[in-house]
Amino acid sequence: MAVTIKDVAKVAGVAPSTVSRVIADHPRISPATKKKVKKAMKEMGYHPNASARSLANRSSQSIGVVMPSSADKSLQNPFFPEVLRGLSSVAHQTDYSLVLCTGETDKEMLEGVERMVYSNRTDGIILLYSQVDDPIVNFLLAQDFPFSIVGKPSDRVDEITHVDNDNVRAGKEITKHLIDLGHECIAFIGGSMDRVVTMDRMRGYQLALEEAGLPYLEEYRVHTEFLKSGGQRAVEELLSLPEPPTGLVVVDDLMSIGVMNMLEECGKRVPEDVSLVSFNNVYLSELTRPPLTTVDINIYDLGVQAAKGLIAKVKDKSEPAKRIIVPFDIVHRSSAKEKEATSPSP
Amino acid sequence: MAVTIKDVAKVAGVAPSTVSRVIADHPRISPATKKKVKKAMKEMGYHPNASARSLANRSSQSIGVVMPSSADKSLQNPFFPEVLRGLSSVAHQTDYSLVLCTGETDKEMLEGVERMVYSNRTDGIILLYSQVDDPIVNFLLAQDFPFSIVGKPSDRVDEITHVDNDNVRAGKEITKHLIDLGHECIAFIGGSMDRVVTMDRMRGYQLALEEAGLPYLEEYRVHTEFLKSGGQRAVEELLSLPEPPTGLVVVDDLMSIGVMNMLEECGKRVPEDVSLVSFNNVYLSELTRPPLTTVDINIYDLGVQAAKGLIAKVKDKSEPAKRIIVPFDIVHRSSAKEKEATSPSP
DNA sequence: ATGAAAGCGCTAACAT
DNA sequence: ATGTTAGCGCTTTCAT
Repeated sequence: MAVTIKDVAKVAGVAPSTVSRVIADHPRISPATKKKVKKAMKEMGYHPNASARSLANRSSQSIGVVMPSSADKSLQNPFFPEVLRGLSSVAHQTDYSLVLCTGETDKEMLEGVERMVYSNRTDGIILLYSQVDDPIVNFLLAQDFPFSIVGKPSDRVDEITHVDNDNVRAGKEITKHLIDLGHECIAFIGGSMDRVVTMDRMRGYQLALEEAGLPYLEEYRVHTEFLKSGGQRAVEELLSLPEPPTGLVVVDDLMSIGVMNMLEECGKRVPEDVSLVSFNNVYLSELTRPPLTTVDINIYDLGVQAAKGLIAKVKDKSEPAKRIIVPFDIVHRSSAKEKEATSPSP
Repeated sequence: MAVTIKDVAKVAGVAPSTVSRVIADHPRISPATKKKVKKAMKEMGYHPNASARSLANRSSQSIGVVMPSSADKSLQNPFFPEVLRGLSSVAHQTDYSLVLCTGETDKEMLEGVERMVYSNRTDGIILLYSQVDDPIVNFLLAQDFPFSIVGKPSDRVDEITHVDNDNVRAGKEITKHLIDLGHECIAFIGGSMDRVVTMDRMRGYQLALEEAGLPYLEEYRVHTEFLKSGGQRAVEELLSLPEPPTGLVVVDDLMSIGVMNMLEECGKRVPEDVSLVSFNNVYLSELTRPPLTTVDINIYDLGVQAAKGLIAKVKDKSEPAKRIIVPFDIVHRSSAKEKEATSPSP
C-alpha cells in the first residue's frame, strides 16, 4: 500500500485537510506548517493518487487526443508525431496527461470518444483532423463537452475553438509563386474532398489563378489518396491531357513524394519539366530529390496552440470559442523553378 | 450531476452492489435482475465513472506509452504511428486507454514516467524504443512496475518482457542477399550506437560477411543520425574510400531516403552503381525512387504483441517475463540488383 | 490558520 | 442471489 495523505498528516502532526491544502498550494497556510508538511511528504515519498483527486475534484487533468481513423493511411504522416510534440510540450508544462484515441473504423473512433467523455476520463478533447459532417464533432457539441480542433471545422466555425493556418491564403500564395515563375498551366492535386484542409488550399489555388487571369479548369484538379496507386493515377491523368500542366500544387508533402516518383517514371523531371510545390514542410521534404519548395505550416505550433486553447476552455467553461491562426511561411527549395521557354509554336 | 450507480439501483429496485455486479458481469446474478438493471442503466444513460472505479479497484485500465525523446528526430519516423495502431487495436478490444508520454529531453521523459507510476495513472508501461542504460528502465525495474519494451532490452534481457524481431538474423539475411547478388564491398550505415536495434542488425551484417569469407572492415561502418547532414557525411566518407562499397545495408528506411539522395548528388545511381537494402518497410519505402528492398519487420504486430504481453503481465503480476519474437520477411523491390561486372583490372 | 467530517462514485467483503 | 457497509485517497465545506 502506498503512502497516503493520512500517513503524511500523522507524521507531520497535522490534519489530512492541511496536507491537502499544502498540495494545492492554498494561500491561507502558515509557512511553518507548509514546510513541515513538505518535509514529511518528501521523507515518506508521498505522491498524490490521481484517481482519488479526480474523483474528489471531478477533473481528470488529462486531455484526449483523437487521431484520424487508421484505416486512413494518412495516419502515417509525420504531421502527427509533430503535433503530438506540441501538445505534449504544453501538457507537460501544465501537468496534463494525454490520452490517445485511434481506431480502425469511424465507429471505433466514436466509441472511443464516447467512452472518454462518459467515463469522465478526460477534461477535454483535441481533434487532429477535420472533415465534413463528423459524428464525433456532433457528439461533442451535443454533450457540450470542451474540445478543440487542429484544422478548421466544416461547420459552426465560430462555436468551435480551433487552431488552423490560413490555408486559403497559403494556397493562394504558393500558387502565385508558381505563377510568378512563369507557369500558366497549373494543376492541383489534393486528398479527399471532405477534408476541410484540401478544400481551403484548393480555394486559394483558385483565387490565385483568377487573380492572374488564368482559367480554373476542372481537368486540372485531381483528388486522390496519397498512396502510390493514387498518385500514379493522378499523374497519368494529368500528363495525358492535351495541354499537360507545367506546375503542380500538391496538398501534402508526402503526396508529393508519390507524385514525383510517378513523374520520373513518366520521364518528366522536377523541376526542369514540371515544377512542384506543396504543403507542411515535414522533415522529409528536404530529403527528397529534389528537396521540396513547400509551405511550412508550423505543425508544432499548431499543437501548442490547440493544447493551450483547450486547456483555457477546460479551466473556464465560459471561455468563448476562439479561432487561432498560426502563421505559415514558404520555404524555397528546389522543386520549383522558372518555366523553361517553350519551343515556339509552329 | 451525472447519474450514478445509486440512482440506477434505486430505479431498478436493487442495491448498488448489485448494479456493480452487473457492470462487472459477475457470475452469481440472476438473469432477471441483470436484465432489469441493464434496462435501467440504458434508460437513465448511465456510464460508470472511471476515477471512482480506479480508486476502488486500484487499477486504472490504462497503459502508458513512452516514445523516444522528441529531441531525437526519429520520433517523426512513421514507425511510431504504426506501432501505435497495433497498441490501439488491442487497447480498444480490451478496454484499456493509452496514455502518451513524450518529452523534449531525457529528464522530461523520466519525469513523465515517474508521474505516471507514482500517481497510479497507469497499470503498466510500454517503451517504444530501447537504448543502453536507460534511466527509465532502471526506474521501472526498481519500482517493480509492469512494463514491456518494443525492441530488445540492453540488459537483463530475461527479466524484461519485450517484443522484438530477430534483428541479428534479419541483418544477416538482408546482407546475405547483397552477397548473393555478387557484392563484396558492403558497407553498413546505422544510427546511434547505443540503440540496441542498430547493434543487432550490425551484428547480423558482420555474421553474413564472415560466413561468406568477406572482411568486416571498420571503415565500412558508419553511424549517424538519419537527418540530411548525417546521411550526407556518411555517404561522402564511404565514397571517398579507396575501394568504395557497391552495396549498402542501411538500418532504417527513412535513413535510406537521405542516403539515396546523397548518392544521387554524388553521381551514383541506385541500384546500377550501388545497391541498397534497409529495414522496416514503412509505407514510404515503396514511394521512393527506386522503391526499397527492405526487411518488413511487421511493425503493427510488434505493437499488438507488446500490448498483449503487457496486459497479461498487468493482470497477473506473477506472469514471467517473456521474449516475443515477431517474424520478418524480406520485401524485394528495386533498390538492390546484381553487381555489374567490374571492368577488368589492368 | 487549522481540524473534523462528509462526501466524490464505485467495489468488495461480509452477511443473509 | 442480493443487500449492507466499510472503505479507496482526496477535497471541501463548516467550525473553531
